[in-house]
Amino acid sequence: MTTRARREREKEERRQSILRAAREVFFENGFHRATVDNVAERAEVSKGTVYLYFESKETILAHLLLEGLGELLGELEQAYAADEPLTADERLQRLGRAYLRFFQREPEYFRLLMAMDRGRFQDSVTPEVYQKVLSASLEGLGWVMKAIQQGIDEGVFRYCDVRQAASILWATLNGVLELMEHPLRREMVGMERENLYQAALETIIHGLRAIPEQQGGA
Amino acid sequence: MTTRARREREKEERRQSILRAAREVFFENGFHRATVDNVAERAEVSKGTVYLYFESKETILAHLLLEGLGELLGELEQAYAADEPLTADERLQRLGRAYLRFFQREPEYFRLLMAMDRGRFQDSVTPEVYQKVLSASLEGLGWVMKAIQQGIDEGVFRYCDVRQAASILWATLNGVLELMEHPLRREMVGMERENLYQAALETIIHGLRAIPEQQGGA
Amino acid sequence: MTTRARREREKEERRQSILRAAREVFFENGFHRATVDNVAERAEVSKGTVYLYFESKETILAHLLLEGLGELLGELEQAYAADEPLTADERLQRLGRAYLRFFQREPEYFRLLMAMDRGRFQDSVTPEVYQKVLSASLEGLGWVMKAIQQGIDEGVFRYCDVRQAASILWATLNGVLELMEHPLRREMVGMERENLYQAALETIIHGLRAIPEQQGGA
Amino acid sequence: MTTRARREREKEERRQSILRAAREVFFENGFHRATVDNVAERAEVSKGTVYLYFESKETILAHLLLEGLGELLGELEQAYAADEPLTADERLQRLGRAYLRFFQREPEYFRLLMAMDRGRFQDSVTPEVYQKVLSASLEGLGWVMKAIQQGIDEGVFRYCDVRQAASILWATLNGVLELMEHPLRREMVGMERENLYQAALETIIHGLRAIPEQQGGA
DNA sequence: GATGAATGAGCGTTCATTCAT
DNA sequence: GATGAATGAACGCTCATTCAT
Repeated sequence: MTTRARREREKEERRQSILRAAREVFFENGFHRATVDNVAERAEVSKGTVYLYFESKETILAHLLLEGLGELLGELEQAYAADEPLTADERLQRLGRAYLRFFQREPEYFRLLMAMDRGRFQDSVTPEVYQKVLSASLEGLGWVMKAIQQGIDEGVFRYCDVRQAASILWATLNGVLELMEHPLRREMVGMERENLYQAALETIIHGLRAIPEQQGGA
Repeated sequence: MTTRARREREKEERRQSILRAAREVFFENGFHRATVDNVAERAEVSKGTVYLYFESKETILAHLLLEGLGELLGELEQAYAADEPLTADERLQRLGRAYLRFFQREPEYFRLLMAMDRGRFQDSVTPEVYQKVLSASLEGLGWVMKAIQQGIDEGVFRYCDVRQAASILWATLNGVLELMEHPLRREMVGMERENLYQAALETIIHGLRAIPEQQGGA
Repeated sequence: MTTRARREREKEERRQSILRAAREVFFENGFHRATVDNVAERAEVSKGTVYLYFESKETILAHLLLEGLGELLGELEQAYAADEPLTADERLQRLGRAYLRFFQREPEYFRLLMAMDRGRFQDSVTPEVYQKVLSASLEGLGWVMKAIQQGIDEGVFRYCDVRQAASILWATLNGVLELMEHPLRREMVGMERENLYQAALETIIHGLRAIPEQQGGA
Repeated sequence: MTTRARREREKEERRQSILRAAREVFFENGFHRATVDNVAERAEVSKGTVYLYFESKETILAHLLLEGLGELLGELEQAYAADEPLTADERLQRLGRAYLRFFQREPEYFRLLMAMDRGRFQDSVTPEVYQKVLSASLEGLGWVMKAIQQGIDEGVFRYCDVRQAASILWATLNGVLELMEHPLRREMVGMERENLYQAALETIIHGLRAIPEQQGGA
């Protein structure tokens, strides 16, 4: 029956429209300042309808995050793989740049990811949804780990705990992005976000490198 | 006039007592959950009095942060200086460990520092106070820059933009601390905060090193 | 037409199934906490359908009550009648015990009956339905009246207004049941509900007795 | 200082005015239908002010109840004691009539007392307040117990568990009052509340009487 | 200077009921 | 007849801030 199909489609559209509205108001005011009323108003539905599609404010955030992470994941995957073969170094560079590009395009996702508060969020979201958010993050980390492993295998990176190294890279890039969020901190650092980001990426990669003189001997 | 002096002193004491109370309640319950009532009660003054000394809840936080940063700065200074002469590497290690120790001792400062960035903190605080917070950060950054400069001068670190390098180190350590705040992200990373922190610190320092064979080179 | 008959039957079945579902959810969660959604879900129909068969949540309750009263009435009738002839005293004892047994078996009916009196129940139900609930009560009262009348006729009860006496008995038993609903009032009274109930029943019956020496007169 | 005293007085007045407003709206709409907004509006204060004086809606109810019970208790005490010596029978009559008079004057207290829901209320009120409500009830029961004990001591009432007997009387009178709340049930019973009440009281007292012929022997 | 009573907008969430399909 | 998506008013409670005294 066409009716059923159309219904389904309309429902999905409505859901998307609520999500779109939520993205707008969460991005404009920050998650904490935004109210469910704002979201409903923006989506041009009643507040009750919002709760028909999402069980809580936090759940909306989670789905927004999930959506964003899905996108990011796709881009990381593309960055990792390439038509021609790539060195580990190149792969990390590409992954790092993809990460940066994503946050340049959707700078608010980062804030939202951070707003994903310690206690509160976890408690107010289905464990399943929470798990999804985390496993998406984990998948992202996975690409970085693969690239680092490749570097170790090829002898260009020194032997190390791969997960640890990937976590450090991740933490570093996050740290830079967050640091450079504040205009005044940016001023303090005295350079463009992109430049610091690139330099940080290179510093980490450099830090992962095998120490050449050991190869070249005394 | 002695009266005036005593007045001044009493005023300052009152102010400190409010600040002390605020630290306690903000640390115990987190900034968002704590109320101005809690602070007033703990300080044994009326709520109105709190507003006599601080223009808003956020301002109290800002002064707390300022105070905390002052402490941190002192510890960084001590870490930098030492009785015996230190290598650049050692200095960075000491600075990094001091930073970690500070947040281990006062883990809430970190959270508060982060809370500052969320909820429109900037808008609710005088530019002057905000400036102070930032210049304190800048001073902290200064110690790291000095150590890196020393390393470059002594030839153990490769030549680079010192401010940039210090910023990267700072961003990295922050990134690690924040990453490891989430219990489940911690689980994802699969190791202790302290270990990742130390590893990150070493990776950065390693990344700053001059490439040895160039010295041994032709 | 057979079709019409089947239609009728199906309609009645659906109605019953909604009523059955409502009993379950009202009993499980209490009337106030239960939602029409719960009822619909349990009955495996849509919420709209529930409103097709009953005009409001209160109406459902009214019909449930009616049903329950019907059951109770049957049990009172059985208690009244017996294979062997019974004294008035025995009949009242049996009626009283049947009443208790009913509420022990379906303690929620009592609560629901009481809930009926609170929240403006009267306003949200057709006078007709309300009338039915009341006339069922009246019928129950009838059995008690018959037993008391028998007692008077047989000279064991003193002459009195039969309806009045029955109402008193009814009020007393309700009063005990309601009193003993509150755990802490129960504690205050310091005995089991069943014991107080039985004692109240006996006190009333005792109170109805003819004063023997007047018959034996000096 | 007069200021302090006036402040205290004004505070108490405000508290009373909120209580008065609450009584009105709780009585008009029933506790469940009444909202804290209604109370605030009626008292001509802001909602926040209501919460300044009472910690929850239930607490307001509790204080209303306490107030009412206090009044009732005073009247029961007066009813019990009298200038001339009284028989046990007279005392019970007087207590019963005082109870009735109270609810005739403040018929809504009864509804409120009943609204004091099973679970909810207990959970949302300080144990201390709850205890007070209960101990007030207990005190009321005490007067009835004393009168019954007197009757037993004087040989006019048969020997029985005094607390039990008092509870039965209490339950009965409550049962009558509640029964006669509904106009239609009243119609069903076919007499005035006062008459049924009086008859019930006498029936219970009669039921407590010692059986005379046992005294008069065979 | 200090008090603390008063404010009132704001919040996330619920649910009986309606009505277009 | 049946559906179920949509509604929107309602609710108890909080708390940063103000201001008369």
